[in-house]
Amino acid sequence: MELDLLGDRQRTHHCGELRPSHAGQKVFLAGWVDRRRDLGNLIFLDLRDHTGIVQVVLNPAVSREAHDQGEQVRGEYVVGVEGEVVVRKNETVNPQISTGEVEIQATRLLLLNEAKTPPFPLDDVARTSEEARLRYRYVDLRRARMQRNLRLRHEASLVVRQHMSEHGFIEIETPFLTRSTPEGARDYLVPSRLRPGHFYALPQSPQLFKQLLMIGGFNRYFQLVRCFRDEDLRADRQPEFTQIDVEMAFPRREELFDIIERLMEKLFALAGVKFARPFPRLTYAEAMERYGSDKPHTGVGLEWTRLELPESASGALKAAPSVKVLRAPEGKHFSRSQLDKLQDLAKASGAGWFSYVKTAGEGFQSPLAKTVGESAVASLARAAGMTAGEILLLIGSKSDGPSTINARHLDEASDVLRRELAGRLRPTPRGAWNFVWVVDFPMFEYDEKERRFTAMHHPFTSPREEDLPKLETDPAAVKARAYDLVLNGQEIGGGSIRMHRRDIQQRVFKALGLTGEKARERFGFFMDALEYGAPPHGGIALGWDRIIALMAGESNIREVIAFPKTASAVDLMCDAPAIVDPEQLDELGIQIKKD
RNA sequence: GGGGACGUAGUUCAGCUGGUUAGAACGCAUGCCUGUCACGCAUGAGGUCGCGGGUUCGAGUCCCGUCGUCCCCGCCA
Repeated sequence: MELDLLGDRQRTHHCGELRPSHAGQKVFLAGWVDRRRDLGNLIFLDLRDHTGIVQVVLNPAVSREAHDQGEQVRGEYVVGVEGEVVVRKNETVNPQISTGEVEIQATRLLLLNEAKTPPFPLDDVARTSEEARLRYRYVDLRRARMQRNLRLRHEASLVVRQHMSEHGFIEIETPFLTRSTPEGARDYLVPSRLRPGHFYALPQSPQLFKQLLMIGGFNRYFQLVRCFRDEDLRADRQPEFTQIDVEMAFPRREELFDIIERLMEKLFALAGVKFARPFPRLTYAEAMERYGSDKPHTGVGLEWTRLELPESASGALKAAPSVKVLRAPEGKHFSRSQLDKLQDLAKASGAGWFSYVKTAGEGFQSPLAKTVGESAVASLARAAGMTAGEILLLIGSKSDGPSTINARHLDEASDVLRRELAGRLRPTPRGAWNFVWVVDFPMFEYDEKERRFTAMHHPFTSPREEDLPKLETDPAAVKARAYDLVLNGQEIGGGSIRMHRRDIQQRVFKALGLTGEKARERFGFFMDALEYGAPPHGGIALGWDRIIALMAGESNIREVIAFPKTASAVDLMCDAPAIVDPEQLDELGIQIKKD
């Protein structure tokens, strides 16, 4: 097929912008053939570009040559169209597209490139396997959904830069080739050619650099930055992902929260979403007690409360006197088998026992009645404040074993049950945007496998000042000045006020089991920096891909990333990772182990 | 590392209890068609049933292994 050259021609308009007001204008358009309708002596082309679709008419009475060219054209061919904008007759208007009142009478059709038949349909309704979409991502990106999502992402990044700049934050780039640090996620490593046997690590986040920028006197920093973590993937986790990284000197937590809340307000306005500020605050302890989760979907309702069992009941049930109870509506819809399933879920996630009370007419019905009697059940139901039609779920912890672990399992069970109920009773409310700040996280959690404390947030998070004395005596009780931002049950950001004093940083390292020597080896440069006038500072990092996905109504962050990887961290399009030439390995002094 | 789902035409899928030549829709090709817009009509091409092994007279179907994709747990400060 003979192709035409674009030459010096320039588009006069884009497809999606043509309106009756353009009638009579001579235009030159270019784009892809979305569809061809060949009626024999009359051919219609739907011409598509990034702005939309416009209908082109190839009429031999207007141009025999253009019509002849049109016969060769197929879907996804790249063409240029010279012609005139004409208003369509009333009966031929297409109200489904924005340009439906006009069409282009083509005087010339340039064939700029041919195209193989696409590997899958490009219309937005057709479902296609993600595997095919990722393999031919460059084709998939032409689809309206990806065009829409990536444009939204661009608009959102403009909002971020504008907003942060208005609040005195400046964007500074930090290195991608840096050094591996212990703690946290597995690093992606990059071998050094100039120092064989040595490796750079790609940053899990620019944590230390942004703190060093504060020490460097920049006052306020932000960055839309790529981060890398070599861990197993999920729908909301990619091996490389983007954060809005934020840090400020002399921070007041409430000011930071306000800046971020206003940012969220502006961002979600792009998606036409409004919500109230300030966002509610919830301590970690409260969140665990009421929802069993440190990232609760607060919009669902369904909160757990504590109920003290009457002494007689506690004895008869051989249960802890304090149980968690949850009142759910529409109790009559819970069949015996569904309740059995809830019981299985509760037990599987570590609850010691599970029971329920249903309302039945004036009274109550419960398997507990057999053990403790009708009247005890009734008083229990009244104590929980049950009203007609509700069902009351009760869970208690195991009575043997370490009580802290049992308590954690009970929280876990309350989270699992609550999410199960939410899924059944109140599928995520549409149009509800439930932001919540979760604050006062524990500083450390105990790692059973490694038999030591690890930082719950990260090892640069400052403990609350009043907890400093407990660093050595009772690490488990130390609360951190850390916070998470949660939206509809998803963690979309987290941060903390950092340590700016070397002495405290050293005590925290010690609590983490990092000996002086090891700390010096890994973090020596940073410990030194703390000694040269480090100001109080703190910040936050927000999960950019997750935020865009929520704004775009996508449940998978791959839908808002141009070239994402699969769940096994493979790029299906370019087939990465891949084997490299032996010479390349040789230069790096690397030998692959055979097993 | 563990669990679950899936893998059949270019795409999305059907294919029952193992049985003759593996189907549908869309797409694609060819022809006809001057007002279509998911154009229509007619004809046609298109299959390593992911891959390897096994059971069987016979495997898309059953078994074992393996690869790939998706979801979840562990993991991800």
